Amino acid sequence: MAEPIGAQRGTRDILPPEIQAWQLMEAIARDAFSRYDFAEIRIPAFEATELFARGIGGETDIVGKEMYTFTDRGGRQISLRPEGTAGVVRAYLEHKLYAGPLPLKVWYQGPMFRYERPQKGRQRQFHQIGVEVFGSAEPTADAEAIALARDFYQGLFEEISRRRPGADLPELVVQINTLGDDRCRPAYRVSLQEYFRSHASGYCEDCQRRMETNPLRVLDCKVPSCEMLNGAAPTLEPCPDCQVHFDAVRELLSAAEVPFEWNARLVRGLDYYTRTVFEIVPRGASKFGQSTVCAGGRYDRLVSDLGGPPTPAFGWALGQERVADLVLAALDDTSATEAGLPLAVGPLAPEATVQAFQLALQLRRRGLAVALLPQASKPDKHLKAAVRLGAHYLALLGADELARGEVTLRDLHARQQQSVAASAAALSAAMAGPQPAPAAP
RNA sequence: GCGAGUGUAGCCAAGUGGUUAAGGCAGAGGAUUGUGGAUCCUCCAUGCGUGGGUUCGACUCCCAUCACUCGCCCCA
Repeated sequence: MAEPIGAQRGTRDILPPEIQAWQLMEAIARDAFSRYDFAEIRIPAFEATELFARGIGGETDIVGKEMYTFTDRGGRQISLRPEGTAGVVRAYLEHKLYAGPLPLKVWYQGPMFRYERPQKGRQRQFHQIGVEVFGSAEPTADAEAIALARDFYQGLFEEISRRRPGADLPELVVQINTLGDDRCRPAYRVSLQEYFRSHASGYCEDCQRRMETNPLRVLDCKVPSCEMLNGAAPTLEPCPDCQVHFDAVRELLSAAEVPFEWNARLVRGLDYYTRTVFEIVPRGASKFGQSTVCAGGRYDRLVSDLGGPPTPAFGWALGQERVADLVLAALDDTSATEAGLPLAVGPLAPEATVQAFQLALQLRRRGLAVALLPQASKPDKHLKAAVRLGAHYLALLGADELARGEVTLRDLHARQQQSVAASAAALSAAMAGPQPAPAAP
């Protein structure tokens, strides 16, 4: 026998019991998007490597060492997308969507790829849901998008609680910060670097490297000694415009009743962010593990950096695996399925299989969900099977029934059964308002 | 890329140098000629991730390798 081939490292199959968590989150996300007037966009899973290098930043780890990059048969440099924003911006420019009504608000969902060591909350192929807003520099765009993310989680958690009262759900915290813009960030970078260099010996090795390559990231270090030094690090002095913008975003969030915390040390790993950045994290879990459950911010330079007209923009993304973990933990892994199967149909004798098959299909064509027990078997086997499938009714079709042109319709909940004419219409009617007869011996 | 842990059946596992690799769950068949998750009986690893080595003898000790898990880096 040939060796079976397993899934590739960092990839996984999402099997039927788990998929309900995904369908739930996607349904609730779609609902939130439509209420916030975001349209779906679908873009390719691979792009020119150059797009990501220019968009995300050539110095970032994502581009430097985590991309799935290859040369295709035509000699093109191709990369599997490590995130969604660059591709959406590319589509925005390619189809000249900036010529249409602005702001343009879109959302996407799909697989992303990063060559990393897999661990909790991180896969090589993972899935994101994200949004982008193009063409609005207004603080309302920031606040609207953040409120959307929070409403999504609010709605998701409400639905989980409805399905499983008392479900164990984490408290989610919105953290926001401003990174300034071209006018105020360079000076901040310099003053940060000066501070770090003068305290360099107290920082961990990674931070000593980061303070030269990406000083803002030092603020995000979780090493206790670094955190202590960071407490005294200079904070951004926003230019007047950035200050006004940040104040307005916070005011709007308050007006929207979105609780948030200002975290002056919050930074992001991608180069393109300006002004507002935010993260949603479960309270108490932010110190360890991959717990961030939504992150994004404003990127006012990216569109022009990628060759488009100057276009302010805002976006975020959430990792679906991380959300699915939350959902499944809250539902406690029990497949808390909604409304089970209405009917199973099973032949009791080989000569009844065609009729049973036909009946099942006729009922399905009438709009009923029906499980067909494929092989003729004894009643007790069918009963067991039907119960296991979660069926409400079981229609049994054997030699006796065949002779009379009837089926035995058993109500598995009431443990009662009756004879019904062997037609889809009669069965539907009997299930809609059955007149139960006493159970057979 | 670095560090740690774990690999025995579909799942959970006992076994820590000695003969035939416990047990439970799930599954299959039967007791039961057409009526429910019960009970009882039977079946279900020529093999302990893979490849070497040590030994009279290896699931057990050693080395390598692979996979998974967790952490670091980084990120959703």
